[in-house]
Amino acid sequence: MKVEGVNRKRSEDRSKVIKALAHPSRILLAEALSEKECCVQDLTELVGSDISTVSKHLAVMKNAGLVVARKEGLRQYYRICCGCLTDFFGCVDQIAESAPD
Amino acid sequence: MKVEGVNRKRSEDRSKVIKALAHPSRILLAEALSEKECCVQDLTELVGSDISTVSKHLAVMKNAGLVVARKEGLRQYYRICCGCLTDFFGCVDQIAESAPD
DNA sequence: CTATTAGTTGGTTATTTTACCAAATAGCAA
DNA sequence: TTGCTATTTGGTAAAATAACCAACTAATAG
Repeated sequence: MKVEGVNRKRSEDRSKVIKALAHPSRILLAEALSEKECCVQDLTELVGSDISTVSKHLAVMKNAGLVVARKEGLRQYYRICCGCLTDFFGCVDQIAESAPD
Repeated sequence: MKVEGVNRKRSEDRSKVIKALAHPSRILLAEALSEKECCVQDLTELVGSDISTVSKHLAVMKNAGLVVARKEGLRQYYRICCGCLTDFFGCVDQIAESAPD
């Protein structure tokens, strides 16, 4: 594999994580979960979609390494498993402000 | 508009920026442009797609407020217009490492 | 003027993502 | 066991993204 292939692989790894944050509902989920652990029902109210949709959003985030889940009885409690999201969104907001329109 | 609507609007603004970074080629472009201003041809070699594809990627990034362009003769020189991308990718890489698989 | 070069835009097709509903699974209680 | 609740999974249809080629525009050279 060429050197160039390394960057390509890394870009794909990165894109998996970034994609997991690239949907308005998943951004809301990440924000909420940064504050406290929540079960799927709580989050379903928050985003206002079908619970199956929310469950799938959470699966995407979990698969990207953004959240982890803990089962308690019937409930799955999800929580953020990285401490850098505040900085992440700080950067995003800074860019968003300078965007046209 | 309800309070909840504010968050939704903000999530959409954020998602526009994050989507603009959620493609492997655009990640490569952002990296390259963090180092130095480049014209479209240089970037086309870098990502290895058709020049029209690269031009469209750059348009997405520009529309999100990530890059700006400067015309010099026939060439368009693009450059990053935010200083926080290093932190951004730092956070992304940290998450990517903890991802399953 | 014509030719050439750099980049953008329009069109089309293929792929990916998303949403919802319905059905399945899992834990708990009666 | 049966029933109830929380969540996930499968299926399908709609919408969004992405890639390429062809055509177009803009700047420059001859």
